[in-house]
Amino acid sequence: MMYALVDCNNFYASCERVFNPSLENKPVVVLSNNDGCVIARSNESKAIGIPMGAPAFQFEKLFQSNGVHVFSSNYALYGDMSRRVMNILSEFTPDIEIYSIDEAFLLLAGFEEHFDLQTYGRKMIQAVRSRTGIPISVGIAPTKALAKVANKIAKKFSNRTEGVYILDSPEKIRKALLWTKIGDVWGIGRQYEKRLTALNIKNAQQFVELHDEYVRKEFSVVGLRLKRDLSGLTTLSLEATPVKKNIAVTRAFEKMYSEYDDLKERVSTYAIKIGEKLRKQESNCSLIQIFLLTNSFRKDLKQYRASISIYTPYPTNSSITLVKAALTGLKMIFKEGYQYKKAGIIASKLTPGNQKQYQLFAKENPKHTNLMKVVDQLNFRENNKIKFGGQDLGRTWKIKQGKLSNRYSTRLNELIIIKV
DNA sequence: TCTGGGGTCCTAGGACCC
DNA sequence: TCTGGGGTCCTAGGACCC
Repeated sequence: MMYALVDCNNFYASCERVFNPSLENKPVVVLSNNDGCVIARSNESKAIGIPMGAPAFQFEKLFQSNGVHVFSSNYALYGDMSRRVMNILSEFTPDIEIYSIDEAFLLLAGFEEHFDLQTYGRKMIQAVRSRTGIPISVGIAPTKALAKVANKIAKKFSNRTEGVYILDSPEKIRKALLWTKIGDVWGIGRQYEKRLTALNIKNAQQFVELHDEYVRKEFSVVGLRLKRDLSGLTTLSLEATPVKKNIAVTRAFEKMYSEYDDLKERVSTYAIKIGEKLRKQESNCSLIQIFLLTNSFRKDLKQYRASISIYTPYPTNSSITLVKAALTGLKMIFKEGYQYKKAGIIASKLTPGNQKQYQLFAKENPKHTNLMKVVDQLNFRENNKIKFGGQDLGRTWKIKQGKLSNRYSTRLNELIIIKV
């Protein structure tokens, strides 16, 4: 039994390159919302020394002096490219877990008896490359955690591995674990790394040699499961892509706001977006949490943060009902005299959307369901032109996105132009 | 001037019940 | 004066992931 972890190389940066081949071999970075931080880098950008999460304004000069191509994030494009990549990978096994926008685990049960896995991995790379233009790396091993390790090696030594690396013997596994720094292990974050380093545990092999009881006590069952999987005992299995249990829209503003009306406009917009996401997943929520933050980087300003949970009167995915609930919450936590920088809404207690719970005393206006359907359809076709009462009608895209690429793959009018 | 967003799981501790 | 004990549910907070 073998698992493959397939991971798209520098995914967002690669997506930008697909539609702009002149960027091949050139440094590319993709920025977060409001063009704030670097969230994706091509290999060339990594080589220049641009760290993950680098605040764009601090690296402006470095970008210029190195001719770095800078893009605002274009999630419509990345989401669609991801779907295409995953569809192709699904042709290679019936058992696939889409782990994130750019990663998937493939269960290759018994494949090793019939195929040369090295060749099989190469075929995946070729198929994805030729049909989407995205480069991927493939790690294959007896467990998921080891497939992660194998993937890292495949990528790190791509000139030798050609993008595929297989851990298929105890010696290779041992060597790989010795090579893997403790902080690079899947599931070991900054805090755990610090604690393990203090114990002189520096690589994955040393971690695997710890006693189960100790790992359980210090790193909870999560750490123990990881340890066992990493030592080759199948512990983490393939999971079906589950419906989301929480849905959030949280975003920094492009500037600071202190007026209630400005926040009201933002929070309404976020609530509408939450409604869209809920309807897309066919869920209703019963609880929303609204939070409000000042700018924590501005040590010179008064700080305030607050959050509040509000139950909706009934499970709902109507943007209208959600806006009402969100504004109720906002009113309760808003305080005069602060400069706000960020707000967010998290919807939870989700239930399947098509089975509304019967409510004796409070029922949603049944017209909402159809109205929302129409709004969603029009907004997809007409690029989010439908606005609600609370939203700033003049504002279609106030978020800072100076360097946005086209939605090449989902909008006809933004198709790439090929010169002949 | 400018510093991301969206998720999951686990645990401890309080509330509440019998 | 002495003031049980166990189970469950919920939430907040902390860890992790990409």
